[in-house]
Amino acid sequence: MTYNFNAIEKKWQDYWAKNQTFKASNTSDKPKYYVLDMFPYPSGAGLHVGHPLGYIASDIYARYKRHKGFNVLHPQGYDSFGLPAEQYAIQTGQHPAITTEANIKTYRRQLDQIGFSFDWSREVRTSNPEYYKWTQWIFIQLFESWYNNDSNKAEHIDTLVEKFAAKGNATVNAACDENIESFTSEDWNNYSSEQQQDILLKYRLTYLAETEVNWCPALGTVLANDEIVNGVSERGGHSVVRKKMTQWSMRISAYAERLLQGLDTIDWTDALKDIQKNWIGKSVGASVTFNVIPAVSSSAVETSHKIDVFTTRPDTIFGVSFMTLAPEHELVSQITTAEQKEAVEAYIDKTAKRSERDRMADVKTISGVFTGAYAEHPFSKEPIPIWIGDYVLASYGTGAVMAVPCGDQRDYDFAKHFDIAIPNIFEGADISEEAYASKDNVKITNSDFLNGMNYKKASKLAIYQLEQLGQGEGKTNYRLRDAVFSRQRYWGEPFPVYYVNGMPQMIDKAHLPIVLPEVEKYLPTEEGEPPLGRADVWAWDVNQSSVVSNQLIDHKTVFPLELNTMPGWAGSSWYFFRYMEDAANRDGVFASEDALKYWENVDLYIGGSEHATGHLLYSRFWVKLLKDRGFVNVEEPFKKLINQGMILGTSAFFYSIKIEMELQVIEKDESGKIISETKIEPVKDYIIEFNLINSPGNTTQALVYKAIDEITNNFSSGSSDSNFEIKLLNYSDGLAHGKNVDVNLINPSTNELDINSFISDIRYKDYQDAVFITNNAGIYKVTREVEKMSKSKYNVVNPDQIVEDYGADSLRLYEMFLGPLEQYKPWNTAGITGVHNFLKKLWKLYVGDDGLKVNNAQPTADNLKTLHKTIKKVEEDIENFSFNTSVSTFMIAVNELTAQKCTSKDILEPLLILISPYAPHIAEELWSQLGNANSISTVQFPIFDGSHLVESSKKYPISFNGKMRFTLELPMDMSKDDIEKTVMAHEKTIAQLDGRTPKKVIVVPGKIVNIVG
RNA sequence: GCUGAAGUGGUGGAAUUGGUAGACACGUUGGACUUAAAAUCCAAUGUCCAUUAGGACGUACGGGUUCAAGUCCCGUCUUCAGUACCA
Repeated sequence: MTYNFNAIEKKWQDYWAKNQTFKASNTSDKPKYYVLDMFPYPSGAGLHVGHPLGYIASDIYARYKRHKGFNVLHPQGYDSFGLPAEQYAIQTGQHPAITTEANIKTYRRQLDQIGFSFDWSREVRTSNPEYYKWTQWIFIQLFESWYNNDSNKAEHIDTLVEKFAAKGNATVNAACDENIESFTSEDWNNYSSEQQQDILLKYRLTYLAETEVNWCPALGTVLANDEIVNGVSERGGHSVVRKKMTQWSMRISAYAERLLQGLDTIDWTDALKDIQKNWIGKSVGASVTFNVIPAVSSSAVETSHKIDVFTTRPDTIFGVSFMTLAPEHELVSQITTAEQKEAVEAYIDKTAKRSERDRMADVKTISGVFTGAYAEHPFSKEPIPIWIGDYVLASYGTGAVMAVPCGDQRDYDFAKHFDIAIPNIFEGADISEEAYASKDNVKITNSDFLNGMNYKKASKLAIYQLEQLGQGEGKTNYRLRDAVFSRQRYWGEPFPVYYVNGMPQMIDKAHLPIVLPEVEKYLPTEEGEPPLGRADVWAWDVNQSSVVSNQLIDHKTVFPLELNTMPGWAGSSWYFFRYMEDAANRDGVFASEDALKYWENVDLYIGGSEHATGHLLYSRFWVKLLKDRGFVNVEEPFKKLINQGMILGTSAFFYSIKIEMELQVIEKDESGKIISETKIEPVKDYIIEFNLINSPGNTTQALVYKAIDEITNNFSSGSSDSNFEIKLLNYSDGLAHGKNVDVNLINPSTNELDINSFISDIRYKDYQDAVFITNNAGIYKVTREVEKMSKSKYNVVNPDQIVEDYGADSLRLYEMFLGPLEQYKPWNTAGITGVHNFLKKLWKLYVGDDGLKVNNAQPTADNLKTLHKTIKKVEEDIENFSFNTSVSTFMIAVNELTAQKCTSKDILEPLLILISPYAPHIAEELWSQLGNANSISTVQFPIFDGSHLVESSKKYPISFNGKMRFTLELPMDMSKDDIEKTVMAHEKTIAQLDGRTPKKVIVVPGKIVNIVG
């Protein structure tokens, strides 16, 4: 009986599906364990071998936990709203729902054939109305919440309205828009409904605001900061411009501190926590108010202006020698003097024209202009010139800085460039070349009451004194910006929002979901409205509580609906809760209280680190909101998180040289008389091995002559009576260009290109007539380079073929065997035979030519030793997510047991349990062949017994000056002195010492002997 | 620039607290079986010197600590990732 993996794998996949082996229960005596993968976006290309890496790891862990007696929830679903389906819809007119459905089918087939232990009964799809009903519901909760900084949590908006009605907004300490006018309770109660709604919007956790957004004209949508890479869109690489638009925003900044603090409570990698910490960007300092000195020449109506700045170095307040405002700062136009007006306006004009990207790319050019105005130093009362400069960002802090050139390099450079004074306030610091930016080991000087103090003391005192003056206070700033939540796309969640007099109104929960309307085209409208602007039935009738035709809009009972849709991260910010509820009980709730209480949060989450500042941050934000509002019990969604590394493709390149020539063909008869002269312009392609480029005989010139020879031959062989002479008039450079070639045309172990397949491949038809310049053996070897796996690079390896050729168990083992889970590593199919051979060896350990070999033989000491050392190592490895090393351990165990000719059931049965999380199909099959009626999946994990590993002797490495020379087997219980005596008396020791007397002999019992001297 | 991670044979990668560097696998070479191929099995395989015995070198580079360093410390270089005038 041979190892027929295809049949075995099919059999057990069917068995698991039929018996619902991996269906999780919401009631169990066992402890719970929730293992989650980042759910995939079902793209049209299907899975490639990189996708399952994390799924295999989490599956191993989930299966291991079942063996360890846990009630495991291990679900899977689809993040099925998204751009590619919509782009495809724009191109083909195909409804994205249809494309998505088809793609999901492919994904499901591919996932099923790898043998994952998913509980598919709990599948979710974010584009399913039954699902996005609750995404809309959560949006409403955000709308109906405000963040109370006093209680440090989100509360229902009603508690805010109560406060306003009772005391106005003076005592309210909330996360809200800047510059909200203060009002009394009387004011509030006298406001119109619209005025009240307008004010409340400034406090809600999701709000409409005119924001400057990243507009991508090519995609026709707004992009979040994390969807932009190097100034262009992450998807497609289109350019992005700044544009003002009214958009829904999420007040994530309200949670900045809790998002930061929460990181200490979760088990994530430091790398990932650092990314989030940097993104949140907390800086502690002070806000300082500078009064602008009224210009002498100004008229009597001159009002007194104040400039607020944020600084992390209040201790350096006496080092201020100028101030800089962002060119966009609102005060600029008001304080600029008449003399400077022209220069200032010209500068603002110039910077506005520079795109954000230019400004980012070009950080070295120092530019700015003096406004003519001066501010008064809060303590010294000295006048400080006010400049504008584009190194100050309008979007951070207050858009203004107090410049301390001696302590900040940018201020220093600016001061040097414009010849502004650089007063030194650091005792003993040398600031002749650069600013002294360190806070440590320096005392403040030339600073009045701060003299002699260090950073900490001086900062504290400066803040205290500013407070006394009413010109400042301690303040903390965060880099984290509120998240824009509107997308001008079709294939996303519609907002449950309609507009009355321009004010947004929420549709009652009872009428959700608001289902995506049909449109005839998926493009923005001619007026530039989002695609939903094309829908005919997209208005809200408040009497009927239903979506009705746009023609009925009368702004009395029928109102227009929101045209934007939600971004990709909406649906993924809470899906982990949806899995907790049985599909059968999902109707009335996003997840029942019992389910939420039982499963709490995700114990282990595996996914890519590229989601660090997107999905992983937004999910934490939404969970905190849901917790504050009492809908869930946990503060954090993902207790432990592991980032799997990417599997990279090994691209293959061929190099071609295109030579364009101008030739003069001179035909002569036998007497040498010229018959004809023609000019021809042949083009010749050479495909040349990389290391042969420009080698002797293959320079451009040599190739040209080669081509001419060939052409001459062609002419000559065509006619017997004429002679041809070919004159070279001109030729092109002939630079070698590397091009991707499909890796499927390459022999993976030799890198040899299959030339026949290549020239007959339609994709390479341009090279049909190309000449191959190969090595001596006539073999063309491609150049290989490791890159991200992608369709456009022709380096994608599809798991289907591997599963067919080697089986899912081989694929699972090989992906793990490739290296540490977190590491980025190239895929190379060549090595898969190794793990496949291992499975065949494993099979042969149990099944011989005549059937099952396993019997009830008494295990030998060696058998037990092999088994128990394997149990120990594998258990440690799984706990440490070191899956690659356990694959090696299995190989060693099988090699040893084969050598020991082990047939004992007492050994081979537990071994199957160890292997089953990794290679579940073969394990199930052999398990059943051993006579077990039930699935192996919940059998108890073997228990390690250290007594089998106790050794009576140890092979000691004997080192001389730290270099191992030979080994010596000695009893474990031998004393230190006896070891030394035995070793010193040994003939090899005497030979090594060659008469010398050792200075010292180090004996570490059970470890090593080292002889020095 | 800043922050983080990583550099080990021809290749992927092993190496508990410092204690036999290169486990396991791929590849390569040789051999067995076979008419042949595939499959399978056996052996060798870090580099260099040496007929052997054996020896020298060796974990990016340069130092250091130690009886002993891939592992700890200092400095340098390279690669990858994140971030980008954050006051």
